[in-house]
Order: sequence, then structure tokens, then C-alpha cells
Amino acid sequence: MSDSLSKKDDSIGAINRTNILAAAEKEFAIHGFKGTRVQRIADRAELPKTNVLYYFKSKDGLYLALLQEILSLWNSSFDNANAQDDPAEVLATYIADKMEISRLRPDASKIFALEIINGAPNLSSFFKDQHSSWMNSRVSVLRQWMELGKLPEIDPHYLLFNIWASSQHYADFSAQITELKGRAMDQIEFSNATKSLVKLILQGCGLTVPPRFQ
Amino acid sequence: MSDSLSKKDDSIGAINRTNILAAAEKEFAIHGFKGTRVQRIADRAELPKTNVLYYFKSKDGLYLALLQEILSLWNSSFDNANAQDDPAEVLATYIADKMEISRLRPDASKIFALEIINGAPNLSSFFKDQHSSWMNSRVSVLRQWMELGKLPEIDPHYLLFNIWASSQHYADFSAQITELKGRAMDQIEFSNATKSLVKLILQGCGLTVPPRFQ
DNA sequence: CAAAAACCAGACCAACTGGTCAGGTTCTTG
DNA sequence: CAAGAACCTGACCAGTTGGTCTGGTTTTTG
Repeated sequence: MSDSLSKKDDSIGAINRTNILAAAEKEFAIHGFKGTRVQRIADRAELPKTNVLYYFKSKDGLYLALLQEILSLWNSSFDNANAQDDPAEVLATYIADKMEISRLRPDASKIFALEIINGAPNLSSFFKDQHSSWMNSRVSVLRQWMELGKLPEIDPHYLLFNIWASSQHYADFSAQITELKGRAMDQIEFSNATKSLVKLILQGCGLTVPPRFQ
Repeated sequence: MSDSLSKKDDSIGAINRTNILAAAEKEFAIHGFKGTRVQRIADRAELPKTNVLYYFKSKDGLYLALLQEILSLWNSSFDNANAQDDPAEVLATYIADKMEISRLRPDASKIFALEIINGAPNLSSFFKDQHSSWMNSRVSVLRQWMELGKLPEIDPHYLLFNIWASSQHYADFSAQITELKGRAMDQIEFSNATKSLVKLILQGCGLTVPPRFQ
């Protein structure tokens, strides 16, 4: 309806949409898609249920809209790295980025993880293709680093899986971490965890940790 | 009713119970607790729904029974390690054990992960306490190793989290791995992944990889 | 062999849930 | 300021689902 750009207006509709998405993120993260009740989202957003369905045609529609927003978080500086870059610097930054998402958007991370665990039934084939080609291009860069002698031999897939799993873990399993440590992690602990993880992984594949990550 | 031991009799009831639990494991792993339909479990076990409710009082009861069985998988040789043992050997074995569970019981691993992601609403406080004290005692062993100079300084929690996250990852995210690699992982690939992970983590905390894991 | 225990299953139901509808009110705009 | 667009919401409904009830059949056991 409005000019194609700037959906970030302050119209009443835009505000409600934002509130509903925020409420939905929390509910879906806790209960999963099937376990989430539209009524609960409405309650959390302090709106009648009908109103939620007014803005998003259906529960599916709301979930998909949310998922799309979440996917945009998955971009990072590593996306544009190439053979000329320094592997230690690039990987350390990538790990730190991932940890930052886990800290700031744990619910988004959880939803993504749930989606993947369930076999990604709602991730469009477009995203899957995109993700697949992203993986291929990153593996290719890692291999070039190895050929150039900038990175010791290691299976690039397993390295990426490990980075992804370890950082994502802090978001997905925050409940367990809270349980095991007795309380939730604060920013300082996240910073320490990040340093620890950077050191573990970089040292693990024979790289030197850049000073600013020590 | 029968003698307190040996529930593993071959009575018709025992067989049905086993079948139902196996069917439930698959369904709960795919759809989560809320998303799973008792009818679907019954279909998979080739029994009428009423029969499932006959053996397990309710959906909750079935889920809890399954969860209890799954928890027993989480024991490992690491549980009994002490300061006299060799950290490289113990940790490598622990990682390999965890990877083996991911390979052989991915559904059980998924259910456990889902439970944790959702904040462990169904894990009894008994299990939580147990897990918490397990963690404390293992952290203590790791610290002793560091004091003895057998293991370089590293935060023990983060080390354990990393092992746990990386190995569990292969089960929980098998769908994504299948997508990214184009097909499911076979036993040889799991073996390579295990070696890769052992090397990454041990090298990451400054240990030498034992020969049989190379 | 009888009776009790264990097992089996169709019919049924109450509760819940996503979603619709119709009839409003408020806001925007020419 | 009129008219249309956007927004709001109580009442309602049809489909689904966990679970019960009742009346069986088969197996075990004293």
C-alpha cells in the first residue's frame, strides 16, 4: 500500500506488528510451533486474539514472518572472506559474532535450532539452497587457506559444524547452563566464554589467537 | 507383580511396551511433546490408540517413561575418572562415547535436546541435582589435572560445554547436516568426524591426541 | 478348570484451538 | 467533512485430540 520502502513507520499497525512478533518469538522459543497458542501470543502482546489474526493471516503466517526476520540474523562478516584474508582473524571474528547472537537473541537462536532439529519443515528450499551454497563457498575458502599453508589440514565441514554448534549451544541450552552454573550468564561471562571458545577452536586447528581475542 | 528383577521378560505386555516406547521415541523426536499425537504413536506401533493408553496411563506418562530410559544413556566412563587418570585418554574416550550416542540414538539425543531447549520442564529436580553434582565433580577433576600440570589452564565449564555441544550437534542437527552434505552420514564419516573432533578439542586445550584416536 | 488378572478395542466425549464473521470504532485523505 | 481505509473485537464454530467407558477375549494361576 504505502511507498515500497520504509515499513518502519510509527503507524499503529507497525507498532502492533512489532509487538506481536516479539511476543511470538518468546512463545515459539519456549513451546515450539505446535505447542504455541495464538491466545498466549495475544496475551503477551496485550491484544485480543482476533487482532493477532488480523495482522497475520494465520498462525503459520505469523511463524513464517518471524522466521524470515530471524534468518536475516544469520549473516556475518565471514560471508565475504576470501583467500587473501587472515584465517585466524576471520574465524575469531566469526566465532565472536555467533556468540553475540546467542547472547542478544537467544530466543531467535532457539527457534532456528528447533526448526533445524525438526528437519527444517518450514525453511523454504530457497533458504536451503542459499545455505548450501554458502557452505560450499566457505569450505572452498578454507581449502584455499590450507593450500596456501595459512591453515593446517582439517576437514572444513567439521570445523564449521564445531563453530556453529559450540556458539549456538550457549543460546539453545541456556536453561541447562543456568541450571548447572546456578544462574544465568552475564555479559562478562559471555565475553570470557567467547575468548575461551576462540582459543579452543583456533588452537585446535593450529592457529594463533589474535591479540584482541586474548 | 513379578519378581522385582528382570522386567525383560518376553510377555506380551513387555513386548508391546517396548514397541510403544520405540514408536514414541521417533514421534517425539520429530514433532516434540506437544506436536506428537498419541494416535500416530499407536499407528507406528501397529496398535489401537486405546492400547497405548492402556500400557501408559497418559501421554505424559509415556513421555516420562521414555525420558527416564533416555537419561540412562547419559552415563559414561568419564563419570569415574579421577586425578590419577590421563586427561587426553579420558577426554578422547568421552568425546568418542558421546559421538557414538549421537550415531546410534539420534532420536533419543534429539528428545533430550528439545527438553533442555524448552527449559527442562519435565526433568525432575532429582535429575537436575544429579546432573549438577556430576558437573561439579567433573570440573573438580579437570582442575586437579591443571594443578598437577597434566592439563593447561582452561575454564572447565567451557571445555565441557564445548564437548557436549559439538558431539550432541551431530545428532540434533542431522537434518541440516544431511542437507548441507547432500546425504546422511555413514559410519565411516562418523568415525572421521570423531577423530576430527577429538583432535580439535584436545589440541585446543594443549593435549596430545592418543594414537588410537588418530 | 474356574476365576482372576492381563490384555484388547470400538464408541464416545469434553476440552481446546485455530480461524471466521459480522458489526463496530478510529484514523486518514481528498 | 465525508468516505473509505485501517483497525478492533465479542460471539461463534468446526475439527482435533487426549482420555474414558464398557464389554469383551486371552492368558495366567491356584
